[in-house]
Amino acid sequence: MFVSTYESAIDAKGRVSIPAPFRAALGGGTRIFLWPALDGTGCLEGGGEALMAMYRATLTRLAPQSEVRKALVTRIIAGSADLKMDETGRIKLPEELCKAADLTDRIKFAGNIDSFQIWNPEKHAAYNTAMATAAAAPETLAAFGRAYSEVLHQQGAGAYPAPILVDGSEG
Amino acid sequence: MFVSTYESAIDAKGRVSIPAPFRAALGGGTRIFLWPALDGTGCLEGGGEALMAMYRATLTRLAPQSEVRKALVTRIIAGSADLKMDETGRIKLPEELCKAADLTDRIKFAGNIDSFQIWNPEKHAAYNTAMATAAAAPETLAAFGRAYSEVLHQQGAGAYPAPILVDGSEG
DNA sequence: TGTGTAAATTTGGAATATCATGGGTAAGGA
DNA sequence: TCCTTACCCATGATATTCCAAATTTACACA
Repeated sequence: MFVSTYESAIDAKGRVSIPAPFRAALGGGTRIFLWPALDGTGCLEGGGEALMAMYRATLTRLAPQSEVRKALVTRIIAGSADLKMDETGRIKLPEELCKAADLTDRIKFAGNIDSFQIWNPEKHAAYNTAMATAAAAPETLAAFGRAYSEVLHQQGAGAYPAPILVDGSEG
Repeated sequence: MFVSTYESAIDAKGRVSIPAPFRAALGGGTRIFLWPALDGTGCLEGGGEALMAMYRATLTRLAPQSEVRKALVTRIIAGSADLKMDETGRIKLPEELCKAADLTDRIKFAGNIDSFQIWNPEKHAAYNTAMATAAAAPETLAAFGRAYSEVLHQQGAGAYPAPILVDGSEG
């Protein structure tokens, strides 16, 4: 799992060190896929062969020739760079992707569970601030609580009660 | 798997270098099949022997003499060029296919999972733009998220809960 | 708790290999 | 004979690998 955030530098040749904990999360593989995030946040999304295998399985589940599938295949499959880490854990960021995500000298690697993101540091700071506000909203916390209760119930297999939450605001 | 997009040039003899990563995806085979894409986007679709074997199996599953089968056999089997890569990984694009896809001096190879596409660069740029817009649509992202959750559930074999997504917008 | 040592990681640069492309030559068909 | 095709080699550009220094991190010991 890709967790935490790390900063790294782009050298004169466009090379970047993948943070060691992320290399571990790649499970020893040296192949890395990178593409501009679908949601238009302006960052890059990336992962290893395991993630791409999951995406392949996901995309081939969508109806062939459907607009949705074609759009996603174009963005994720055709739109991704197929990179290989060198011995010291570096990749060369393609010029095109650097331009797409506005990456120049320093970048941020942000964990995203099964994938990771690559950010321009300033954009990442702004995104972080926005997300912090959103996370603090009562609806967000409530949704998290509901989902957590469901998982707890499912995994506990009876050890925990069903998620009929008692609303603290009542009574 | 055919991933990423590469640009290549058509030389004076009508030859084109297959990008090295695509040659790897062909699994060492030197035979390449090429035909105009069925969906009318104006690009060529291609693959190696593995893809053609899959298509053969698929087409022979369809009722013989059915209009559907005849149409597909005509387009994919009769309509495809059967090419052989030379020692340096090049093929000669047939005149007919170049005309069909409007290919002149430079072309784009776009990965398409089990096959690849060959595009006129300008047409590819336009297609890319359209697909980027479609991919960013909330319905598309939602469809992808649902499909991904299903794959996650299936592959996780119980480690993950069933994909009954909790809508964060509720409550 | 502080310090020294060892290990791992990041960084810079040079050597090497691979790849895309151009051109030449001979064989085969029209 | 002329044209196309298949096969061969050459080369510049690019990417990859290798080596080594600098920095950070982890660990043991005082």
